[in-house]
Order: sequence, then C-alpha cells, then structure tokens
Amino acid sequence: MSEKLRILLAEDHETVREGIKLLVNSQPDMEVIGEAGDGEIAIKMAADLRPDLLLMDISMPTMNGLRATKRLRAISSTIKILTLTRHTDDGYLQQIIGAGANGYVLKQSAPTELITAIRAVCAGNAYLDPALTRKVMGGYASRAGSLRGEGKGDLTERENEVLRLIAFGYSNKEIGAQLDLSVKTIEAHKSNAMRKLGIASRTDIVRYAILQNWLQDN
Amino acid sequence: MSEKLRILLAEDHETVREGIKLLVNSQPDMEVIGEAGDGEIAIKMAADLRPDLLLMDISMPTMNGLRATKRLRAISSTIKILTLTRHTDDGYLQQIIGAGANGYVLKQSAPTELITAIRAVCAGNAYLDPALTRKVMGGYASRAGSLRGEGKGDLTERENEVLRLIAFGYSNKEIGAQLDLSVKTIEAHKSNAMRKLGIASRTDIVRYAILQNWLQDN
DNA sequence: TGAGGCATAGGGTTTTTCCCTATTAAAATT
DNA sequence: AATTTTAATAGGGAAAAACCCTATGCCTCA
Repeated sequence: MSEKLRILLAEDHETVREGIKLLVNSQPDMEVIGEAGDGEIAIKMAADLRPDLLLMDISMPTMNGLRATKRLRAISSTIKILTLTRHTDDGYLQQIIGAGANGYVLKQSAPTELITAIRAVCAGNAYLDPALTRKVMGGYASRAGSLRGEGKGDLTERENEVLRLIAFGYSNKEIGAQLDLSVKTIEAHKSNAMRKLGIASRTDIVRYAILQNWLQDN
Repeated sequence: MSEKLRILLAEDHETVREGIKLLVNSQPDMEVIGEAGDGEIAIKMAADLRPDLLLMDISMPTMNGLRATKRLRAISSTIKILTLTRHTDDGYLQQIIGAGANGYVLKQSAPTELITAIRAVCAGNAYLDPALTRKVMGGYASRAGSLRGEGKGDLTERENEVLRLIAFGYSNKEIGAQLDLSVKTIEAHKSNAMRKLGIASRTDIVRYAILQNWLQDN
C-alpha cells in the first residue's frame, strides 16, 4: 500500500476536467498522471502511461467514450475504466458495460461518489452509481446475456453519419448533397441503420441521437 | 481591498459544482458562500445572501439560467451575473446578455479564464469569453440595437410546443394527432414560430431546440 | 467460390410539407 | 369605444420528400 493510484483523466471540458483533477488530487491515495480532452488521445496516453485507471467522460468529440472503451479493452484488459456521464439511460449503460467498462458514475452524483467509485474499481470491483443500481436490478439483468456478444450489430460509419444528420434535421436530399451521394443512397443507409437498430420512426432516430450525444451544442 | 469576493454558485451537476468550488476557493480573494443546484433556488439564495456575484450554469432543470437571469435582474441590479455554459451560439449569447448577464464563460475554456472573468465582472466590467469575442464583433453589434427592446417576439406556448415536437422528430401529422389539432394548424404554428425566430429550415429548429435544452436525455 | 455485408443508386407510389388564404376570439392600442 | 394586432384554428392545391422494392459492383471471410 505504498504507491498512489495512478489515474488518467479524459474529459473534453477543461473547466470540468480541472475540477475533477483537483478533487482527485486532494485524496491522499490518488494522483492524476495525465489528462486528455478527447478519446483518441486518451487511448494513446493510456497505452503509454499505463495508468491504474482511466476516468473517462462518455461524451467526447472525435471518439466518444463508448468507442474509446472498446478500443482500450482491445489493447489492455488490466487498465480499469470508470465512465463518467450525464446519462441515466439503461440502454446506454448496457452498451458501456458491454464494452468493458468497470464502472459508471453520474456527473449529477456527489463528489464522494466518484472517489468511492475509483477505489472500488481499482480494488477490482465493478461500480455502478447507486442511482442506477435499481434500474439494473429491475429487469435488465435478464436481457443482458442476449445483448452481450452479438448485440444489435454495430452501425457502419456511413450509417451513423446519415442518422446523425437526419437527427440534426437535414433532409435526405440535403444529406446527399452534403456527402455528394444520391438521395437514394442516403435512403438506403437510413433504412438499413433503422433495421439494424430495430427502430421505425424519425423520433426513434432523434432519441438514438440524444443517447449518442450527437445533439450537443457546438 | 479587505473582503473576499462573495460568490454564489448555481450548477446542477454536483461533481462539476464541487470542482468549480474548489477552483474558486483556491483563489486568495474569492470565496463560495453558497451553492444551488437549480435556478429557482439560486435566485432565492441570491436574494437572501446578497453575493457579489452569481456564477450560473445556463442549462439547469426547472428554471434555466436565462429565466433565472431575468428574474434576478428584476430583484437586484447590483448582483453581478456570470454565466457558465457549453453553448457557443451567437443567438443564445445575445439572449443572455440581453437578459442582463455581466459575463459569459465557456465550460470548454481554461480554468484561469473563469477566474479572470470573475475578477473582471466583479470590477464592474463585462466579460466575454475570448473564444466568443470575435463572433460578437463580427456583425452582431450592428444588429444588437434592433434586437434589444423588442427582441424577436417570444414564441407562444403552442409554438414552442410544436417546435419541440418537431425537433423530436414527429411529423406535423403526428403532432396534430397528439395535440388533437389539424395538420394545418400545426403547419401554421410552425411557420409562424419560424418567422418569429428568423429561421428557415428544419435544421434551424433542431439547433434552436438544442439551445433551449429540449433535447436532453431523460 | 460463394454468402453476406457494404456502398451505391434508379423507378414509381405514397406521404408530407409548403404557400396562400381565412375565420374567430382575445389582447393591445388609440 | 373603435381599431388594430396577435393567437389559435384550419382548408386547397402544388411541390417536395420519403418510402418500398430492386439492383450492381466490391470486398471479406469462411
């Protein structure tokens, strides 16, 4: 019990990041050894610095936390991943846990929650924000098995791109113009993506986009 | 130069709030004298504690920062208001300044930015995040006069309702069914709202909805 | 080497949106 | 009190967009 827990911090809002850093560093047994403002940089730094734990915001530009989690898991299975998020949605939780995260803390929660979570995860436990535990207990566990493994096949880059633009309010035609593709191609991507996600309406696309954090300011 | 600057902090994410508090309190000439997780509570506390400055997140539940700013201005014209936000959009900036805020800092900016802003605003200056200054200089100043005062008339309840549902991906027909109105009525509300806002496309509606924080998770 | 996923796109039908106009009631202005 | 403006409702008809079905190269992987 001599060394401090070495923590890598990935969060795109600098002010928030600084706050978390101060909080973590105020703990006697923890230390922030690096910071990244983006998922891509985060995994590079993780590969390099080999932290005990990567504390990561789920919604970051370029590479979001979900993809970054998968990517890092492919590189290392020992580095712990604790995700920090605003989302209380079950589906999202499912995804991130499935991707190999060790814990999930809400930004809304008390700072002590975060510290507790870091300790728990570093000790080898899974940590779920108490506000979410109930949800998970109530039904999701049963479905978890079926989701793990095959999942509902990931969308391709193009499909994601198209859905994102649709959610933003662009028409298929406008998207076609923007990507220099025929409207028909856009329609096909849209339709395939929706089939894959098992959704059927424009509102479902928007809902999906919200969960993916595509509809933030910019 | 004896007393510390007394700061009231309004921000709904507790982790973020704690971070900012640590940051502010780490300054020798500043002190967080109260915290609120919601706009309504914030103005009550402000009336009570009479802080030098209210540092407020624009996007909070119940009463958002924009409304809270207007409300507080009606109570006191001496308490400084510094808004903290993720939004870089000009229109929003316009609104919040118009409502009587003294400064506007982006969450993305460096923590020192925030500290600088607090000092500037408390000294009686207006403070705009450098990342935004250029935008304001480039064209908005000219339009500002016309906007101030009559503004682009607020939307009615119905109009807001319709725009919100449109942003969520519902078709005019679906909205009509939901509100038990004719499609034609929905079309009219939509069209009027867009004219009032000076916007022309579906994407503008989505952008507006994002700024209104209508498209958050739930 | 063949099965399936991916990216691309056309044809034709159905659905939705857009533009203009209209009625009534309530609110603001003069 | 009379007039003007705004809000909420809605129709008709033209234009645009979305939807459903089908199709073609191109890879990859078993």
